[in-house]
Amino acid sequence: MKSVKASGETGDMLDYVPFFKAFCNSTRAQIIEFLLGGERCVCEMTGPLDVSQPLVSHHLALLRDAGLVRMRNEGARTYYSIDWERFDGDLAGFLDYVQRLRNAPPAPGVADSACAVREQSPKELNAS
Amino acid sequence: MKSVKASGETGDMLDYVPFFKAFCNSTRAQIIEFLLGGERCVCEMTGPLDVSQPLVSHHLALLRDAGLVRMRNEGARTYYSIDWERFDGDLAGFLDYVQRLRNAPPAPGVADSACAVREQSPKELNAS
DNA sequence: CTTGACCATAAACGCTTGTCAATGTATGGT
DNA sequence: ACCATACATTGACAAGCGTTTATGGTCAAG
Repeated sequence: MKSVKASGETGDMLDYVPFFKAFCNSTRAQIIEFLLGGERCVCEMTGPLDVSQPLVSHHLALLRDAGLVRMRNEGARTYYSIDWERFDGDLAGFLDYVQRLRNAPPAPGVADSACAVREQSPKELNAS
Repeated sequence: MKSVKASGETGDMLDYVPFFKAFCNSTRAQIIEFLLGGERCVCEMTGPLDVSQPLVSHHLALLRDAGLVRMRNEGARTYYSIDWERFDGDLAGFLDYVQRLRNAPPAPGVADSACAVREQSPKELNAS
């Protein structure tokens, strides 16, 4: 429920901040890159990524809390995978939102706002 | 060379981290949301966004350094706008990159790596 | 030239975040 | 029962980041 409304109407840009926070860190980005190839367990990443196991575990916990990855426990191993429903949903919602604002006719309230909107007269706007 | 190569071949996920860092902060996200509607000057944002002018200026400088927005000086005003070439380029490159890794046949080196790849024998893999 | 609006920069502070080291738990093999 | 592997969690520390405050510089108008 948190991510994106199913039908049209997406929220504002703030709704996507948690999603993008997943990609704005080098370690997380590499982890996600790894998971894009499919399901992986933790010990598969510590090697190639050259980061400590607790660090991988920590970032995976963040991604899990953000709802971007899912966890599966099998014996001693813990397998992580990308939650594609959430991933695609947020991404599509974001793209759709950008497209909509981009194609917005002129601009919401530019003509009569313009800077001195606070408590100043917009004279230079009419003058120019 | 830094952002995205024009033809196919995109770099790794790390190349997109600077791009996503622009969206992972609430204030910046709102600024970008504002700029999606078209070119705006600084004083147009301080009001609706309810943030101080130096703060807007600071984040705009970050976005500018990241190459995501462009600056235009007109009299006392400074107008900012999104660099769509860069925006679309990074976004398309990212989407393409995700798609490619997602459709990668089985998985690069999973079959013979699997955890104890360090200095351990992968017996349980053959056994199971 | 002075005033006021517009904007950028610098310094300082507090908080979040990333990272490491150590510890704890569970599973599986011997 | 013992040990090794796999993983999570905790606490502590450092670094980065966001925000505020203060200051200076530029432009237009009077």
